[in-house]
Amino acid sequence: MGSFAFHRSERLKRQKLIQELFNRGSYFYLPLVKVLYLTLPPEAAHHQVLFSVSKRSFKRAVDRNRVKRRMREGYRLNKHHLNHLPQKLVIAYIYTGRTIVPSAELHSQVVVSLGKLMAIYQRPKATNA
RNA sequence: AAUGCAGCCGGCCUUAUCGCUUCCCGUUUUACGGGGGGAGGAAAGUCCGGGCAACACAGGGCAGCGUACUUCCUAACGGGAAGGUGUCUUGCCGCGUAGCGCCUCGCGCGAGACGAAGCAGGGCAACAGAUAGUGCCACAGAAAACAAGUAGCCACGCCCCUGGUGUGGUCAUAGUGAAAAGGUGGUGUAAGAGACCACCGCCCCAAGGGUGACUGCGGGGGCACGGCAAACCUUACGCGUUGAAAGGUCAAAUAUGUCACGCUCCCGAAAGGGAUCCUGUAGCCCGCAGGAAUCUCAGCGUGACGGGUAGACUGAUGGAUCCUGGCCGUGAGGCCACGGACAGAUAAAUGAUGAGGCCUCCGCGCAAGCGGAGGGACAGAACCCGGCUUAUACGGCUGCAUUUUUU
RNA sequence: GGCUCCGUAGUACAAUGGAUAGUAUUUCAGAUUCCGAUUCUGACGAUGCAGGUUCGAUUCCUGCCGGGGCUA
Repeated sequence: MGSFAFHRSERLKRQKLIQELFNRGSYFYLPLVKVLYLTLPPEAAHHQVLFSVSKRSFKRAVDRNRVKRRMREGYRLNKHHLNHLPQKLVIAYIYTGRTIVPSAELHSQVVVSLGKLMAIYQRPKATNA
């Protein structure tokens, strides 16, 4: 699989998993997005990601689709940062901005979030627990 | 040529890299390679109609909801086409007349303005019935719907006689009001009045024309019958309910159920009849059909073997289809032939980054052009179609009207 | 996706088609008090938007806009 590919199986679709992520997952905030994450069981093959934009922030479907596509593109081009992580994660990106921002800005946010995740999971286990 | 109104059409293009999705072929079933396809005119609002599906359904009446000029188109429609009628506006012709119009109280138009009618062009119309019935018409005003009789005017009588009062005539005059009971001009009269006359309007009958809405040659009537049905209502026609989260197939886990049939009382040997109550007929009644221990949940008996959540597949993309051409029709549209394959996602694909061109806007410039801005307007399929409504940068086309210029 | 209901002052509610849209509360000002609270007086403040029917619309009709509820 090419390193920039983003197959359907890498998307988060199962309702139970999503429920678990929103109930028990950890999260942190960046200026434009809220990021939720949870460790997958060890038999999982991929990370799984979900992108969401609230209908409250953007009334029109065109704008919501545009923001989601840009976030997904940012993850697709930068997901290699997570390649060396032994665990597999479920991640949800929830857009919290009120206006549409250029792609470059959104991509940099995704890079920051991935770096932060790496930092969290590479800490000693004592602090992680 | 410009502007305005009405209608119609298009609504960025080419290319590179990295990706997403679907179909086909190949390797080979891990995935990879090659090829084809991949948002709209509104995909939107969900306002109508239909397909499709499940459920329900003897039939009739009432209620409810919807529609409402005519004919046609259509699978159907509350949609569309053509026509009729009404109304608004512009222009023209004749007739009658001296003022007329407006929110600004000052302006505009004017001796043929303005008025009512006619003709022509364009726009608009939820456009059945007010002579089936009921109801409403505030304030103002004499009076608001079987006209009335306040003031005024006129005649006559009486009195305390520059005036008052009574009886009669009259609606021409009267602030008002959305609307005042045909209009304008004349004759006439004590004063007046369709009382009478001319023109116009209105009502009734009606030859002829038209599929029909409607039209109206001609004749009659002095003229009665205000408006509101997007008030109740009347008439005519139509409407079963629920929506793809419908419905169908497979099926972990969990639980042991699920479905069908039978079981009231009285009379009768039986067939059958009767009684009370309940259920269904998705509003009510009649009628029809079915049922019955008791109870809040039912239980018993007999027979059958699956039912079903998460999830997956299907429904689901070839259809009232699209392109081109021909024929028929005033038109909406219909018929025929040739050709094409043209989204199919499902926590939901159709994207991102560059390059070049095109377009629009802004700035500079006489111009050519130069620089900057604009993911270039509105907006993202969710079972599928036909419409309607709403949003829409910019560009193009057609018709009509006005103005200017040229011939 | 489908169905359904509702929009009136800042808030909660009224208003047969009829004159200047009413009541309570909030806010502001004044009075009362040594100062507050309470009370009294007064003021400001609204029919979601655009059309239509009507002489006249919060009300009737149509189209938009916004909000709520039900349905797996």
